[in-house]
Amino acid sequence: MRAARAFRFARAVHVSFNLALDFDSALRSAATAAGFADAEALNPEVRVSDPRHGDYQANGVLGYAKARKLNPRATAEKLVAALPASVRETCDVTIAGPGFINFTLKPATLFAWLRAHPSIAQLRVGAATAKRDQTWIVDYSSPNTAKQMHVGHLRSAVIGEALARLLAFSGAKVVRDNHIGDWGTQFGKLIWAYKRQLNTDALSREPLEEFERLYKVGNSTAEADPAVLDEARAELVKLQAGDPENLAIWKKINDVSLAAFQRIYDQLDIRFDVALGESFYNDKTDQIYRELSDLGLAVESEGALVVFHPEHPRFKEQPLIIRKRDGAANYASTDLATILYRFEHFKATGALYVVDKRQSDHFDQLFLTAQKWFAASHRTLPHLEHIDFGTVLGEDNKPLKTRSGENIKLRDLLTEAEARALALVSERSPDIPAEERAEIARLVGVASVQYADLSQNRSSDYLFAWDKMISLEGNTAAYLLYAVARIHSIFRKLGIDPTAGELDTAATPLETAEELTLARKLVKFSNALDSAVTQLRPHFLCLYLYELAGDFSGFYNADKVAVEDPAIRARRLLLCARTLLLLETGLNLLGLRTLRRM
RNA sequence: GGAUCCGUAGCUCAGUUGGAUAGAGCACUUGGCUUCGAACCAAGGGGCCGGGGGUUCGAGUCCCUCCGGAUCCGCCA
Repeated sequence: MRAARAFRFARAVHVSFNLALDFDSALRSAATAAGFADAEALNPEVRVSDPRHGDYQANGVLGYAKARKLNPRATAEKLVAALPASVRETCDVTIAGPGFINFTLKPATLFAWLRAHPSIAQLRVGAATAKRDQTWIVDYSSPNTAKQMHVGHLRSAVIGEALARLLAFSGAKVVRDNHIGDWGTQFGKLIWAYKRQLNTDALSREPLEEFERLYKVGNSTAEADPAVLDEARAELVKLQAGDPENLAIWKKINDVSLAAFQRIYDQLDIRFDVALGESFYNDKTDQIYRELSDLGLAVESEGALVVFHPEHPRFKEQPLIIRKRDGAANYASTDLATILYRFEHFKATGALYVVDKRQSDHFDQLFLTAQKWFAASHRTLPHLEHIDFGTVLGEDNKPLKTRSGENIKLRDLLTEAEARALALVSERSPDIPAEERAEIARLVGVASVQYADLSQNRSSDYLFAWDKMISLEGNTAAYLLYAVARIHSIFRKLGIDPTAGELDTAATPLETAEELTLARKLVKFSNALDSAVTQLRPHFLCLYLYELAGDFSGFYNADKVAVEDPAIRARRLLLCARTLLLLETGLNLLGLRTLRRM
């Protein structure tokens, strides 16, 4: 009887995807209802709270009262007294300390949230308001052709992919752009060597290694022989003038490179919408020189065309070089052309440049220049942001290299991750058939690499340690994937489909401490997503998923799911199903694949 | 020389426009599998948040200064 009443109540309560937003608007309207003089100035500052204090807390009253020389505690009391009745139905509200307002969700509210979000479709509806009607370009990976991707390329690819997925889930139209370096000065020497020294066997076997070898041949030969250097320069001039033969070689090098890159992207589950490299903007730089010169932004200096920023402490003397002394374009030229193209062609709200933080000077100069350029030409500048990230370091605290000092190839790194994962799977799950073990290892190996990268604040340098990465413990991919596999296992044993909507019909309200702790964590998915998206830092979502998996493990250990009592069993299955949904959704948003058995 | 970022437990790291007693993991100690996957869980010790000064109801967070580290600074990207 009690259970039935609670069930009806839960159904009647309206719950939003993001409960913090409900409390925010409730407090704002309470400020008006309470007759605050400048009620609209109150920013409630609702955030997820330490569980000791409740589920959410509002800190904004403190600042509001301080600015007006009011007693913060009394202000909070007035505000709480004026809260809409609906808030009282969903949670307990208390005032603590100098004027913190604490919200503790009632079990029925938790239950209602779980019922209201049975599938990814409902999560998407809730999440997709944040970036609705916006178009974002995510510029990431961006390797140079004719070279292999090395460990330095990992972070851009992994972080960029996660951000692209997070923005898309938040309702934005996302254009994933691989801004490949396909137009460098290296092509002169490369083409020179390609015409003379190409090993076709090697080309078909290991094309990138062959290109790298050819470049080295071209480079060393040109260094030794000035005549060769002139020939190589001539090859570059011919290419840039559109010589059919050189253009064909250039195209072949790029096509083969992209196909090789794609094998890495497949492993990482990355798919670009466009790959508009530097060559694409080759014919679009003259307009840049012209416009910036006409506007007086660009001036000649030491033979080059450059932009100074006189008001800036550093860029008044450190120019942005947009055309080299020899008349050729560089990456500043193409980057400016790229901004214009993204503005005109994609009508972009903004563009995110997922690039090493060592290039922050370049982007500061670039964005400052674009800002003045767009303002002077009466255009609206999209939001441009450099998504910087730190260097991958080895255990010696220096940039990660092989023992012989070479860059570690990304392909080798992923292969090694897979091998280590296979050793682990074979040790822990010897009963799984070898073929499936290999499949699991492929997934776990790559996921571990991705997750290790994403789980740390991207701006910090990142210490690469195999043992930490492939480890099963702590904040690692394997720990999260294990939780996913274990939940699948429960449903498999019981012969129930976790996505079936009828799980909760017999459920009674949550009771045990572990059930409630888990449910309280589940409803905060939206807040973790929000942190990750607004700050463009995936590690907030990683941390949440890790804590969620931890709360699930605690629940799993304390409360048996497959019990006789149908009501208890139903509500625990509901918790399992939602934990599974959020873990899988969250991991997929980070770019990871999940599995059912490991 | 100029500039940017960083310094939190033995190690690796979180700490969201300044908020409540600074949090995790690893390592260490102890306990838990005849019961849904122990690749798990529970409990414990461990901190002048680099030093000093300032701003205020409140500072790991903001300002100043010193010490230590990383990175960038004209035609590579």
